[in-house]
Amino acid sequence: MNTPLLADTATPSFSPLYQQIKTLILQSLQAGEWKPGEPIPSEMDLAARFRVSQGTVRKAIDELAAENLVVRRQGKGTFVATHAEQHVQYRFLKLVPDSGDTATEGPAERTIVDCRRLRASADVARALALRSGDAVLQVRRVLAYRGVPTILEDLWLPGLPFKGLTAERLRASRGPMYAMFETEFGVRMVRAEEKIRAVLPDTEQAALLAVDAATPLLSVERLAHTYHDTPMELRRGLYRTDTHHYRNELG
Amino acid sequence: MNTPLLADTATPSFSPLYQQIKTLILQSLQAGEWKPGEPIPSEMDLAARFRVSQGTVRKAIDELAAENLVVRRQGKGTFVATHAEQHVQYRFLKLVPDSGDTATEGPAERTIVDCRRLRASADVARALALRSGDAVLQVRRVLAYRGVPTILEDLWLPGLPFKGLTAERLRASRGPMYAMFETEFGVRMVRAEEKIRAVLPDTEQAALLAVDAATPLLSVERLAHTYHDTPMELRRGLYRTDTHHYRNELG
DNA sequence: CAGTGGTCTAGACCACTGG
DNA sequence: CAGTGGTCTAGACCACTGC
Repeated sequence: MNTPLLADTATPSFSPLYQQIKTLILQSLQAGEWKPGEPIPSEMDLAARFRVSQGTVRKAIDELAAENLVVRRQGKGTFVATHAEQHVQYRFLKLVPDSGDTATEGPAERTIVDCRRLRASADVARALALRSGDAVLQVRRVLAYRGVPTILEDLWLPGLPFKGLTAERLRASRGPMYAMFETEFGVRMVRAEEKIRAVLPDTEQAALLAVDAATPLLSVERLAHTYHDTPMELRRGLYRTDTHHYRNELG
Repeated sequence: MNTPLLADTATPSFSPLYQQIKTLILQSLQAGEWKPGEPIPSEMDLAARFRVSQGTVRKAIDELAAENLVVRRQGKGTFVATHAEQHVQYRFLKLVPDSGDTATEGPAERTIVDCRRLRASADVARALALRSGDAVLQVRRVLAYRGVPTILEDLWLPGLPFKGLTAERLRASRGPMYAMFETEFGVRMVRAEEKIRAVLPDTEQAALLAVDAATPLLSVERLAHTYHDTPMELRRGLYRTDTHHYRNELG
């Protein structure tokens, strides 16, 4: 029963069974066989489908759950993870108020400053694995807490997957931007990496954040990926850190 | 066989067997029954000792490995994790050169600027769970790469566990500071959390980092814990981010 | 109640390490 | 070769959810 299930594909031929199962489930997720928020088949069903024991499916799903691609709920089932209906509003945003009291602060007030189509610069093209000159969407927005502008974000999206995205639709959408990307464009952000620096704002940035040009700000450059490590969004945030800080856990 | 093993302790009485096993192993780690770098007993041995199946021990160790408390090596055994002999030199340091080429950069040149005993300020006492006025050690050092001072660190340690630590011993030790804490003081740092801000240096800090007072720097305030979430070190780093950046992965 | 994920077991075999 | 962790199975039972 240990003959590779994927012998006919380009898979490196020999890996544990549960890894192969994991890959198969991942392909179904990626292909949209089950939509975000929906349940995937039960462990027994999957075991039957792949002709392996429940324990093997279990280990595959364990890893997917550890990578936040899937959420287990005892007694109910296993569900495709989603950026919506997730108790943590912004899963990738690590900026928290100094008080630590993220509850009383309330949701961020969002303002779309700009949204335009343009051709990718060399930098943006490289980050998003496009060719220089390909169409990209550029968005600039401000997030404010209790009326205080705190975050200025510039973000770049590849033009093709996000065809039809406009400032109107951004303004119209409720909830996290990544949730809208899922429902409207079928793009699910799965993983991201950030490069953080301390910088000074230019005059326009300073004005949008209501600080003077000598105020040091956190520059957070994020590259977000969808399945298969495909880069899908480049985002550069400027964070005010006089009332908030970037919180990180080291294991 | 599902009667709680820890019925006579203050444990909340009902948790899965493997959680109880995990707790027991953790207690042995904490008590120093096996030292950092040494192997713990084999899964079979532990299964026999605790009168459970190998699979149950396995799940317990899996979690300890996921928390980096222990390292599995196939064919050899399971070893107590250590900050020394770990291919990653500084496990908690997330600052990397912009080139990404951490290899060619070489090890940091370390300079102990200051090391003194004093009484804990209110802030330090709160962070380290001491009483205000208790003895603490304060250390200031600079890390340079290729001769360029890049990191200025102030750190505070509780006086009792680190009795006998002096500038001499700091200067004499090779390798990561956390490795020396293990071998010399039996204190193993297990977990940490960081609060990151953008700040401007005061004149002394600017001088030590060879930058002018208008250069924005990354302020990284780290609280490091040993077993049982006991805070053991407060560290405040000032990072130059003109040639390096703080790198973070978001899952 | 049936169906789900969660725990536990016992035993078989594989893959890797070192003497 | 014996000993270690790693995989896989089959089956039992538990804990939680919802009808």
